[in-house]
Amino acid sequence: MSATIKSVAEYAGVSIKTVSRVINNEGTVKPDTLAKVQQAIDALDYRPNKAARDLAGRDNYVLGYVYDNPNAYYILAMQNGILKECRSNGYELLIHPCDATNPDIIDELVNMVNSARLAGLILSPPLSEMPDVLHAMDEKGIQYVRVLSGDKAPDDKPCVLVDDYQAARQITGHLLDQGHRRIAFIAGEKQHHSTTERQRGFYQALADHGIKADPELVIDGTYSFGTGVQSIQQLLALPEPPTALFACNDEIAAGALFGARMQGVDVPEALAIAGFENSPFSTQTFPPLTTASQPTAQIAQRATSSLIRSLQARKRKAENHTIPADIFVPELIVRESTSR
Amino acid sequence: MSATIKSVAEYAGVSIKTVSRVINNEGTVKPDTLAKVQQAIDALDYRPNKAARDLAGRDNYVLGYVYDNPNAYYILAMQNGILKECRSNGYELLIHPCDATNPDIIDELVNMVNSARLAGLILSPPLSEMPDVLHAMDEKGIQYVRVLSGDKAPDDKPCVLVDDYQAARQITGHLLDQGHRRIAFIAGEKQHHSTTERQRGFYQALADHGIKADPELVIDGTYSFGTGVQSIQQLLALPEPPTALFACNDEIAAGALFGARMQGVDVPEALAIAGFENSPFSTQTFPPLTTASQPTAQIAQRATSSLIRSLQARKRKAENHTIPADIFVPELIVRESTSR
DNA sequence: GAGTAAAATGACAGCGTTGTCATTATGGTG
DNA sequence: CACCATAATGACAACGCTGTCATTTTACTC
Repeated sequence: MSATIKSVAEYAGVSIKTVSRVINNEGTVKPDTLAKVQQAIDALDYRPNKAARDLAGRDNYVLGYVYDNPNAYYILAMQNGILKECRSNGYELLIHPCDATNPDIIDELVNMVNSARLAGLILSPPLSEMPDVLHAMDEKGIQYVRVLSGDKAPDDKPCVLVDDYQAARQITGHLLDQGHRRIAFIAGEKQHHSTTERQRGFYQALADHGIKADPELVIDGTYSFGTGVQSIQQLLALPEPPTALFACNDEIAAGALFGARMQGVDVPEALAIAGFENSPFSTQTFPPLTTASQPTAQIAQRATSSLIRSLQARKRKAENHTIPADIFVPELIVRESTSR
Repeated sequence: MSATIKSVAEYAGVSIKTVSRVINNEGTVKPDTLAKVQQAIDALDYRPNKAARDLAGRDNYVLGYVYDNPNAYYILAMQNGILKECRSNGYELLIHPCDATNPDIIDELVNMVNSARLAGLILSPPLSEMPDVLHAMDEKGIQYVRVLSGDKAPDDKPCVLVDDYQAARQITGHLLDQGHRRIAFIAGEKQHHSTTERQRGFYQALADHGIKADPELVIDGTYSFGTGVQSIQQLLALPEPPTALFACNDEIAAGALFGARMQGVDVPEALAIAGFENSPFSTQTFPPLTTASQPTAQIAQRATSSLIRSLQARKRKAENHTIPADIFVPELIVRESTSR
């Protein structure tokens, strides 16, 4: 059997409560007592029993990750990052796949949080961008951290920002630097802020170069291969087709690449294509895609760490403990699909 | 606050122990007592507190899913299936990504199972096929269920089989039916049984038609896009190149497709290509790939259900409660990449 | 060095459940 | 109908921890 708080206390010659104070970092333990206890913990390879902790304490050590996102790579990267941070802080993770378009989604989430007695929630897009969901969580007093697209935090709740705007501006800038002037844009779902932010960055980059975007070159779609195939056909049929394309993600870009090649349009000679996300996709096309890389696992880790710190702050009743939002700017990765 | 076993007992007019018996399906409760308790449970929307259960009982209600597999779609599908079954049985799931090539993998797993006090483990390839890992789990008395490639169970421990052999035979048969006689095969990692089983099926189908496989047409590789690209170049350079290809998975097939098109070889006219897995990949190539579809989520669900049943059987000390292995045969999906 | 406030530590109940064992109800027998 | 075996139920401790509050130790003051 594994060590319990009692055996650690005996070994260290203190009361169990003192051990409890040590493992909870309560900070009211004398340095040498602390050292003794730490030593006992190490010697006995003691790990707090989560069930007992959950039962006795008023808080739980379980976080939840709720997702609804068709992109398996993204989800898995998020999950791995969250898991890593959870492990190093003694938290557990409950995974909850769901369907954001389900009208009962809010009930479902509230129910889930209650029945699993979660300490906090990690929300990624699109859930992190649904005001109804956030509002319901606020109302129920459920703590959460959001990962979302933007360059400044919308409020003082913990969040991690991904600056899609800046990255999109860089990608478009790269296309402009290559001499392109007629640049097309294919958007993903408008409900995703990432779409609107990337589009904003696209427009801004054009404006930086004194170019007015041609509305014909901007197409709405979804984050799918099919959108890429269809949109590029439409674009290439234009009297004055674009010489470059910025697709809202790699999947669209891959579709566009395929569509272009099917029509005998050479990439990158006749048409440069850039994607976004640095998904495995982007290296498995011919030619490989220029894209922007977001360190998803790292983002997830940071988000989780913010949530945990905020949880602990609340536990210690520390008021005004606002955690500054982290901002990640996806990094431009230039590959052959945009080389001259 | 949510209902406890005590409030249910009071509401139903019985002792808490009787309620405990009901929620644990112990079967020694009179029908009308059971009905009363059930009604109380429903009325109060009672859900057992997992922490208390774990603490009081000798068993835990947490399963673990350990994975090491680069295929995000597969992992996520597995995970979703497991989760679904866990939820409907009141179990929780602990996710543990790991690296099967790590020499300390066994220590890592044993450690993980101990410190998380898991009830059982769900193992998918390649971990489910590593004798060392299985042996260590057996030694530690850790229950597990395996998902593995094969057509009969290697022992009487719970497992779910995926009959890659049969499916590969069907795919190859389909190619033969189209009149192909020179059919190439590109293998994945030999450590994965799925590779050897698929290869076995390939050979058998040829043998069924009285064809001897040409060793030149069989290439070893890994489950990757790159393998596909390289292998097809090698194959097409042969004095007598194949007219059809069966790739061990869709990723290889996609790579081969690309390689072929780059050399100006038309698919399916000059070369038919079939993959395996029915990954999103397979619909996003041009032309879409013929493949075999395995209902991964369903497989995972069945595996989880086997594990849970076996856990409960052991709890009731039911000897000889062997659960018959489920067998899934992936289904042939014919798309344009093999049409005449 | 006595007196006091603050810091450090400890004793003990209680969290919601299950396991053990005792008790009570039930049904079958002669 | 008394008697017994067995089925059904209940009382209560225990699981390993945290919260509350009491007690002890420390540090500082005059």
